[in-house]
Amino acid sequence: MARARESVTMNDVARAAGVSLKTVSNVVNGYRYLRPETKARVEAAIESLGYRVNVTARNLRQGRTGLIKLVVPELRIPYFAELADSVVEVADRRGLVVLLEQHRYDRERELAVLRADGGQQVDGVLFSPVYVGQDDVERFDVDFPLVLLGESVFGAPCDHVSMRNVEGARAQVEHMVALGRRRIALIGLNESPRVSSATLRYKGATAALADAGMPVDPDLVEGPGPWLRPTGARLMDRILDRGARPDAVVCFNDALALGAMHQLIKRGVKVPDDIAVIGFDNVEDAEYAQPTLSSIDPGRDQIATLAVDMLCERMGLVAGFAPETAVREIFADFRLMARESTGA
Amino acid sequence: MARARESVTMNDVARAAGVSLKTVSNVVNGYRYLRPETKARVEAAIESLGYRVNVTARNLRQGRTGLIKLVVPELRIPYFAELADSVVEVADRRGLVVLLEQHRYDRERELAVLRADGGQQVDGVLFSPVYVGQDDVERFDVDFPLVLLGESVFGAPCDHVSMRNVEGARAQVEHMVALGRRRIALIGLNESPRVSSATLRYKGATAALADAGMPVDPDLVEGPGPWLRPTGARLMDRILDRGARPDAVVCFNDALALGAMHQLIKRGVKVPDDIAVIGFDNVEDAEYAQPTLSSIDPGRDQIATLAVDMLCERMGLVAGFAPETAVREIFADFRLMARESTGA
DNA sequence: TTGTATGCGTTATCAT
DNA sequence: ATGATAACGCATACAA
Repeated sequence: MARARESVTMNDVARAAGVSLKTVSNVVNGYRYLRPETKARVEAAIESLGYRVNVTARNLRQGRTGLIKLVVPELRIPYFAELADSVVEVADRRGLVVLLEQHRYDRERELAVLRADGGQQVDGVLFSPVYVGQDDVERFDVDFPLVLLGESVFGAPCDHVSMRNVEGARAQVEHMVALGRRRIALIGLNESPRVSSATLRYKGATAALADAGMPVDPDLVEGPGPWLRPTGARLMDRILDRGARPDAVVCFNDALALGAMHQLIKRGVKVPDDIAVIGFDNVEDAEYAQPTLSSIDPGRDQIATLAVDMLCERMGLVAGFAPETAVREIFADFRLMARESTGA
Repeated sequence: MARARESVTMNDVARAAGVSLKTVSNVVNGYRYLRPETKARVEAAIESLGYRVNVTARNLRQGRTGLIKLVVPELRIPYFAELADSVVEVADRRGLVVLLEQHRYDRERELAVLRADGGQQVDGVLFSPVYVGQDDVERFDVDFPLVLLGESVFGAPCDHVSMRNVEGARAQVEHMVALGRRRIALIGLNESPRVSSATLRYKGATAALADAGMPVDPDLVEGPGPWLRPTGARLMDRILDRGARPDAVVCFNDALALGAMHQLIKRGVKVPDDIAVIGFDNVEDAEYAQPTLSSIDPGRDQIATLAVDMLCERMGLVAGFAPETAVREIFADFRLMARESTGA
């Protein structure tokens, strides 16, 4: 059972071992120039007293905590769960621990992140905003290491890692075109002018359609709605119910695609024979759907690695890095994952 | 861009406002007996200097951090992502922040959690072990607040929240029996004698079979393997390939069930007409699968709430709680979610 | 190779 | 209602 938290300090250890506090500190921190016998004595004292270093005190003294914060909308969304998984993994390799926060699409909570409310107990922040957008660019000029994730803002005064939304969506459509599909539906459109995955993917998709000589058919475009499976199912229904007859459906994320595909199969439509379907994000589910879902892999691991690495640089953890280095905007590489839903 | 981290201290504010350090502290902490004019002066100074309290120093002084750690196998597993989502949510309501760690089924990393390696920078720990099991019971006698999650250990000397595995699995089988199914396959069996979700669910399922007068048919039982979709697909294949003809498949988690269902459909078997399928965990996917997957809802939100609340008590955050309270073992309530895969 | 002394930025105890 | 001062536990000049 949890006993009361003891408070054995370095001083106690020092006294027990008959050495000074500094020597104990040296042992704890693996200082090399120690007489083996001294070291052994100190270690014995540490063991017998059950001493453990007080990280908080060390943090105060050193002016750093070894903690970074990751702020995402919510973990139950597979994309963010998998992103968090990667971030925790990469951070661990860099000797950092991740503290998790969810803003749940609450603009106030998002703004609180930039105000560093709740105190500066972390050395840096990875932030994936949604409703703090292009109009709030100047708010990203904060006085702590910050790396922005996602596409809610571009040109903000802080480092930024995002995915190739435009190119990825273009690849979705081009894939369908290459398969000979001519009536390509788009699902996931968002009316808002705010820059977002939705607007960028729409832009890429329509550009590809135009290049293929197929103007956008309003009957084949659907949105808005949260990018979840039920929405995909509903929007797919709307397209079919009004008599439109697509031979391909490009969805702006995998959840929409899985929902749409679900609905197609339910209505007896053959995927991919009658209608091919492709998603975006390449979440693990895509690989196990029935049929397996083609998708765009946005390079999640690479995003996590780039983000953590850039944050480390801003945190002053990388030797050769010049703190005055200009703000960087990096895009991870994407890959088309062709699977059964497009005839692979 | 990230400017160098300033270090405006309370002292600076005090000087600027012409008051003592204590007064600034009072203002920051919302002390009530302050002359409004003093308070205003201090707040102005705080604002103009851009002062923000140093949480690390506060933590050191107060002997607590407001941080709890959640250790799970990995976030990419939907069950744990959803659990983490709930834990972060509940912790936030209790004024706590969650620090995340993944052990990735590495026994050494699991043991490190109990040794409190990496320092005591958190006030408490929620731990979901896998390979630290019944043989390691005594290792859970740690000197920091700890709440155990899951079923790898029972009777450990610390608080514990888990789900009703036995009863849930029993409900799975009883549901099939009630539907008139007589040849019920079980998928997810694990040979290991170690107590785990696998052994408990197997126990519940076989007990229910016995009660229904149906002895376990070895041809209808499959395992082992990681509880992921590919495993479910593979094990389903094995059962069908050896000529067994089940009319129901009880899977020990949703991933196995989704994989098995995938395979059934691929082979042209009708779900639920020919074979009914049920999973366990009720992850979000179950609701959107094609057909929608029946499952056992293990009460994830309740688990998160109970776990955080018990941890708060052990952390001394709950007024009426006696620290010497004996270790508690709590089970969350489960619910059968009947969906299309069992004919709902 | 080890010890001494100081301060990191707070909060808390006592005064006043 | 506010101020002076002492911890909190550690790391690090600097000394020895």
